[in-house]
Amino acid sequence: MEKVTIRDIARLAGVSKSTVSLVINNSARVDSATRRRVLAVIREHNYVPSATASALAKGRLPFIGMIVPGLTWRMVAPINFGVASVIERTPYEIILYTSTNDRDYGPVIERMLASGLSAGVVVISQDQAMKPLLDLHEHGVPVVLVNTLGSDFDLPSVEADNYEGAHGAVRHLLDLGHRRIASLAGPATYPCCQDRQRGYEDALSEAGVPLDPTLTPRSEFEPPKARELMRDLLGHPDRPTAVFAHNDVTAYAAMEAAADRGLRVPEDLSVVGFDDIPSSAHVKPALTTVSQPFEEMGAQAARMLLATISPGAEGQAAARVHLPTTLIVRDSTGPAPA
Amino acid sequence: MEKVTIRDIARLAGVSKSTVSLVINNSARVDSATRRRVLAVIREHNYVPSATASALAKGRLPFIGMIVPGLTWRMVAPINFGVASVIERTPYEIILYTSTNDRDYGPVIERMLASGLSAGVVVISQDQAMKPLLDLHEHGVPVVLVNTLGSDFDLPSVEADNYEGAHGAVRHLLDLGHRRIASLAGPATYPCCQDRQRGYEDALSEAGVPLDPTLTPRSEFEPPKARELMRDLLGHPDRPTAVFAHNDVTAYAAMEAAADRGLRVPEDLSVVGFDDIPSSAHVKPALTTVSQPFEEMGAQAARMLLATISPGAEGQAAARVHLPTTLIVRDSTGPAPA
DNA sequence: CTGAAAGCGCTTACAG
DNA sequence: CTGAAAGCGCTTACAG
Repeated sequence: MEKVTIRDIARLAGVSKSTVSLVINNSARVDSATRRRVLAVIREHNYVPSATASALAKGRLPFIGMIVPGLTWRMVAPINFGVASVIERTPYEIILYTSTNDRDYGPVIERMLASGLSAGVVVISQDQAMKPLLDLHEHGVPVVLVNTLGSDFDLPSVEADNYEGAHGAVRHLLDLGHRRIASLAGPATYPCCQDRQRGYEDALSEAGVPLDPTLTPRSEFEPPKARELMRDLLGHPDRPTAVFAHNDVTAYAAMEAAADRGLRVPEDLSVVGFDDIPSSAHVKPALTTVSQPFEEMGAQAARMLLATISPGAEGQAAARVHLPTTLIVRDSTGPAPA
Repeated sequence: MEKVTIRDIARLAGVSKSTVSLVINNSARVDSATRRRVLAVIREHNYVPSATASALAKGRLPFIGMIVPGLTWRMVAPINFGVASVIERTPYEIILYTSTNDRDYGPVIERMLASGLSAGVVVISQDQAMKPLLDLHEHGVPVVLVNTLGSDFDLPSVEADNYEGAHGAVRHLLDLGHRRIASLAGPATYPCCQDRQRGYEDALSEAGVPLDPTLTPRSEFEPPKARELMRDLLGHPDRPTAVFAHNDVTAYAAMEAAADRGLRVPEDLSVVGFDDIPSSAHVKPALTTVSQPFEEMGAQAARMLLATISPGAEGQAAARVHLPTTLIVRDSTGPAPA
């Protein structure tokens, strides 16, 4: 099967290459009869313009990059999907890059720069050095971050409203009558965790519950550590009757700690998580948790990127967008014990 | 920042564009002093050859497509990752396409064909019409399938060894003393389910346990239906003491059915699943299940694709590769009740 | 409304 | 070992 080119179509339709090109690109200045004729020939011969040739001629790249973290992360699927759903309505294609936990963004960025293929990139962010990303940005490749964990940067980003999410979760616990509420926190350096912690503290304060620093152990999101910290906490005579875990996996650890102490969830200890990863509907008891709008976050990031790379829109401000969360009440929370 | 091209480098290094090109492409026939000089200039000016220009000139596309299904599928992340891990060691980039459950492959394939960008494509397969994929293949775009669900096709594919996996799972149950073992089967039209069912039957026969057709209800992988079927089965006086579920989600349903009947897992009913999706380590009791080597499956598919699109290798046979599974014994299986 | 021509940034025979 | 030239398949002023 010979490759059919614009020259073939031109010849077959009895017009010039220029005209065929104008038709392909929907230029208004083509006679409608001519256009129909050209389109007919195009269809008849299954002609497909070469994307590389047109990219070269136009000087515009039809690709946006997407950097996704490795296996560990349960939320990447829906974020991916959100990004894809908006990109697939545009002429852009997504080039997929993966970054693993154990290495720096460096190599991926190098590769992106080396191929020079991406008009922009959305990165599903991980706890890695942001520096290479800034380099990218400065090399003229706009980047937008999703679900930012890093802190020290000035890049557009979209994330869940961590403060409101946490606030609502703790409010839920307070409404159930809990007063001794622990906060099983993530790394203090993560802005998302800072926000979640503020949400926790403000909700407590607003309810007139005094803050007790011993009720905020930091597990750094390490399940074994979380389990141990929680087990300690549950050993105290004045133990908490509820815990707000800063992510679901940590919440699982809290439930295990309760089991270690022979405590029942939710009768003796209420547990609420954050993220709503898929397994949280399956654990026993099913986890009450704050659901992040991952798919919408991906879609929003894609939209922001498109807005900055579309011709005309120069150097937008580095907006940080916060999307609302939803509290999913399941079986791991209940009334405070009498 | 002006875009630096091969012409700039040539001028700066005092050589011709041809020579620069030869250096870039690691041709042997360049004087080593010249090569060093050129490389120095390249580095100094941060020169990056335009991928589109070189693709155009070479007539070879540096992309391989990857079609992944929508949100529903827990195994796509590791498969993705396996594909990416091998592709990232090649000059190819991955273009990501998504297909959702509720629609046909048709539109994605059209898009791929329209962009004409992919030198080949690996598709993480779903229960969809295979026809468009065959079209793709016939349009000269090689495709390899991962984790095939469809049946009626003749495309290279890689999947887990479903027969051996099932056989081993049932063998495990037999070793624990079980004789009344149910098989909670998926759709009879899926080749993977046929293989799993054969593995189940052969293991039983080999142990001299007569087959009882009533012990193989078909749930079509619908959890509510699986739960109901299982509940019925557990209502019989001669109820099974173990069940081999054809996937993990169905296994969860079986555990719920046991709970519905006031039966304990594993004391009264042993449950083994298939897939080992992430949540299976978290459910209570943790699920014994057959782990599929998803990452390796992705890697293998990528290798097969590369082999067929690499220059020279024409029209390989449509191989079907089966990769070994691993039985993960956790807490949902135990000795048969006395 | 349409065509001839130059150009996008590389690569690849072909000479030398 | 190196260079001049033609070509990959499009697009885009520029004329007409």
